[in-house]
Amino acid sequence: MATQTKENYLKALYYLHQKDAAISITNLGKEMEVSKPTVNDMVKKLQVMGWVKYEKYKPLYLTKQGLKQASNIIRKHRLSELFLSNIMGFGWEEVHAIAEDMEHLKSESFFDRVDELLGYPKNDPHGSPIPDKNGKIESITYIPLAKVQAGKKVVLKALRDSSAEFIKYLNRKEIKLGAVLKVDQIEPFDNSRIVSYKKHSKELLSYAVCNQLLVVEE
Amino acid sequence: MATQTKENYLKALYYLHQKDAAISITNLGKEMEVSKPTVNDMVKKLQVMGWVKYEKYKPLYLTKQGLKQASNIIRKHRLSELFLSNIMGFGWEEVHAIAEDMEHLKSESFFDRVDELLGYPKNDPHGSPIPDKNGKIESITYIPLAKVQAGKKVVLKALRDSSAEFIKYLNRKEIKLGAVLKVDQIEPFDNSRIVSYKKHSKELLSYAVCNQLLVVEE
DNA sequence: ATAAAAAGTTAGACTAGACTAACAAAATAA
DNA sequence: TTATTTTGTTAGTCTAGTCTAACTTTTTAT
Repeated sequence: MATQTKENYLKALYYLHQKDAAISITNLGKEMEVSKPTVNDMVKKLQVMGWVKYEKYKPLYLTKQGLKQASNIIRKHRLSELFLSNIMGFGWEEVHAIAEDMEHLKSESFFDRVDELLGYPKNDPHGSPIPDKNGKIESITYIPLAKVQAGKKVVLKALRDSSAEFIKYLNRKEIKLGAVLKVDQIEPFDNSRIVSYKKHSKELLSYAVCNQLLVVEE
Repeated sequence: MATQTKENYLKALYYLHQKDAAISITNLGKEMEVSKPTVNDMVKKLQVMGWVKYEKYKPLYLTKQGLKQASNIIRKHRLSELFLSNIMGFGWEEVHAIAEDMEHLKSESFFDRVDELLGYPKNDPHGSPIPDKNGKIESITYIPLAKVQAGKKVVLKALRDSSAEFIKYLNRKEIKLGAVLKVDQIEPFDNSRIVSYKKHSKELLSYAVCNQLLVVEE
């Protein structure tokens, strides 16, 4: 298995992989906050482990095996966050930092048990999907309302920002999880959206707000 | 703070310290399963951190600060074990290995919360005391029945071995936690003990068994 | 009291993970 | 298309933690 450091590289690679842009040494270096030569060395090691493919001056990518390893760490991270929040009662601010450490616990059965205690969740409360033990993502990946086209009807599933202020804002607008939102119009100038839901019609939501609302098409 | 490796050295030092024999390089090397030069180097580093005092060829010892650090790791280990067992439902066999990893989680608030969820326990189920955040041990340290002199009356508080077989054995003998045991006689040849309790008088307990029964004087 | 055994030390080497300085290759812009 | 910028590589160094081989000091046993 990987050391903690290698696990962190895999995690970083997973995020870059998801954005499905080509992954460069510089890229990865920025994500990991280390110098380019350090990345260069590490990539060689990860290649020996069979987790990445890399040729000089070319973009690098995760192998099947590497992706599986990476997914497992993401899984551990997200299960940890949910566990700390739902079972141990930590606030969302605190949860990420502790999970950053917890995700490196080696015991697979520990995380299986956490998964069980949480009822096999498919998404973390930020809307990010939780991969299963084989790296498979069963749930729909939520998209921000800001990416939804005019005319579509969507259901609000999760929030990217769970700050108290944001929730208060949503309360004032009477928007809650599960709400069905219809995008009536998109203002091309500032990308704000005019939406209708329940008793509200033609409510204006700024682009910034729309970016925080994670939805699925109805 | 200490790296994981240094934390493990501190933990080993704590155990050796408790046995209150002089701590030697060789000693610590055996406990940690590393070579003597490795210990030698590490002891110098631990001294720089202010956790041990050491002079060439002399026995080494934990400083106040070192003891505090060490206690905190022991605390984290024992709280982890109890948590894994009582809250997460793991069996005693599995618990130790996971706790070995969990004890290195850096978040103090995580362990404070665990402590709270467990109701501020004073001892782990093997009878070992759980130090508080300042390294203070509030509970009585239990001793094995095998170390109790003839004539004394003691109360059974915990078991060093919690295997199903051992518990069945105790059930047959009608010995349970809280039982008041009087040591009538010690057989000098094999160190077995003849004890009386409740409706039983003059029951013979082997030295091996006595070693597993953790008691306090009445 | 001295020889043998045990304990401790020094020196040198290795791996993992990181750095800087200097240089080379590729991409981009003029 | 050449010059400039960006990206990647090499070489050398550093710390943490580990090792073995060889040597020294201390302890123990005869």
